[in-house]
Amino acid sequence: MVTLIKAPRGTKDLLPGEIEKWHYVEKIAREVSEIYGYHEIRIPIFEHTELFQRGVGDTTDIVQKEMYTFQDRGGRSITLRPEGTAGVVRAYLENHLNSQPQPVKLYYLGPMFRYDRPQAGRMRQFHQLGIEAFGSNDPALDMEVICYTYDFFTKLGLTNLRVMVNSVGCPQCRSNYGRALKEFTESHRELLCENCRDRLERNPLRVLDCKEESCQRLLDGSPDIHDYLCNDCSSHFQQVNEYLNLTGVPFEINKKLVRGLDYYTQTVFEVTTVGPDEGSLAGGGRYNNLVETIGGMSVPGIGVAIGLERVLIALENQGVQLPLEQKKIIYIATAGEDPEGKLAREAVLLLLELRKAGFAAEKDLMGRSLKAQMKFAGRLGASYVVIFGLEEIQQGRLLLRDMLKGEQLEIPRDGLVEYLKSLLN
RNA sequence: GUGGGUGUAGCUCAGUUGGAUAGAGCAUCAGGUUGUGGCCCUGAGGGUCGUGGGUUCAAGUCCCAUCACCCACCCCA
Repeated sequence: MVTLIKAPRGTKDLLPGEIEKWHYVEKIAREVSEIYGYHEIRIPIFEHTELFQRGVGDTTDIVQKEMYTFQDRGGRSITLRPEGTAGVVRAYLENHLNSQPQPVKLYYLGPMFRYDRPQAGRMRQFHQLGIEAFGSNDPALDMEVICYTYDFFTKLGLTNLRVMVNSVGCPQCRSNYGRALKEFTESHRELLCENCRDRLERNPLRVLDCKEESCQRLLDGSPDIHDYLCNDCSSHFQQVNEYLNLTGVPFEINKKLVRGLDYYTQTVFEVTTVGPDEGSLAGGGRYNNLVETIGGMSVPGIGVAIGLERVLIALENQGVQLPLEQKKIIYIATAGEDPEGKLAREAVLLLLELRKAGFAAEKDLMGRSLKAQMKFAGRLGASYVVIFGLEEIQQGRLLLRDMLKGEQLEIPRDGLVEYLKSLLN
């Protein structure tokens, strides 16, 4: 026997039974996006490696150790997208969307790839819903993106959400604050974890959300980033707060929220659940310099990425029953001997007729006995079974069995479609 | 990249101090006399015991290695 090839580590098949939930979540995603005025964009699943190096940032874990990078046959370095923003920014520039009325508001839905060790809620191929809005620095847009995220979750039925918001300022504020933070930790550097000592040099803000207890203890009484925001950043953040207060979204300000991607400026936010930990459900923020980094033109932007696997896990943990509806199935069964294949032909004709009329119809394809056909119809979850043999054909009638009630009645062959329509509407 | 746990049928698991053709339930398929599902009964198919080595007269069982999966850390969605 040939050895079985399995799906690569960190990937999995979504089978019937599970995929319906995805369809539902995707449906809500599209509905909410439409309500908020975001339009779908489909960008490539792979891009030039350099796009992510420049966009996501060379110092990030994503670029340093998590990218699926390979050479294509033309010798180009290609990377499977680890996130959506960089690609959307590229598409915005490449397609001159800056010449459209601003802001340009886009959403995407699809797989992302990161070379991580898989665990609960973390796959090498995972799926994100994301939105990006370009061309406006209005705090009301920050509010809108956060509100969109919260709305999406609540429409799905999630509760116990924690929405954390912060501002990391512009590069100027950040470098001032970074300096202050370095000074503050200078005297007890040895108390920081190894990782943080490194962070202090590369990206000082990241020290703030370190999970090491010793680091957190040291940070007690550390400088407040909000004291280092310039006037513009400070008032921007204040206005975001004011707008958010109008929305009813239960957010909290977390001064230590930093986020791992280099490109964020000013507003950053993250959504998690309060109870059992599925990891964060969504993260996002403003990136007023990213477009410039990628394309040389200064355009403000803001976005969010929502992890769909984690949303599904949270829904499961919270016992949310999704309203999955499935079409009622009509099964066609034949009874008795069929030496000339007449029953089989009649069954096919009926099948075609039912499907043409819009019903989900099935017939036996396994050459099963009537008993086995009934059993199969039961397993399919068929609502009705149409049964006939040669005798019924001759008399121009059929048996129609209601599988739920376990009752059946005789009806004229010609009236079947109309009768089923009256039953199912 | 680091640490922990688990690998026996499609699934969930038994398998004694090492001992003969490796079992059960569920699932699948077929039957339980003429043409009727769910319950019940009978039967069938399905396993290189993750893989490779070692110890032993004898390994599913003991030892080593390796791989895969799960979980956690880092980080993130």
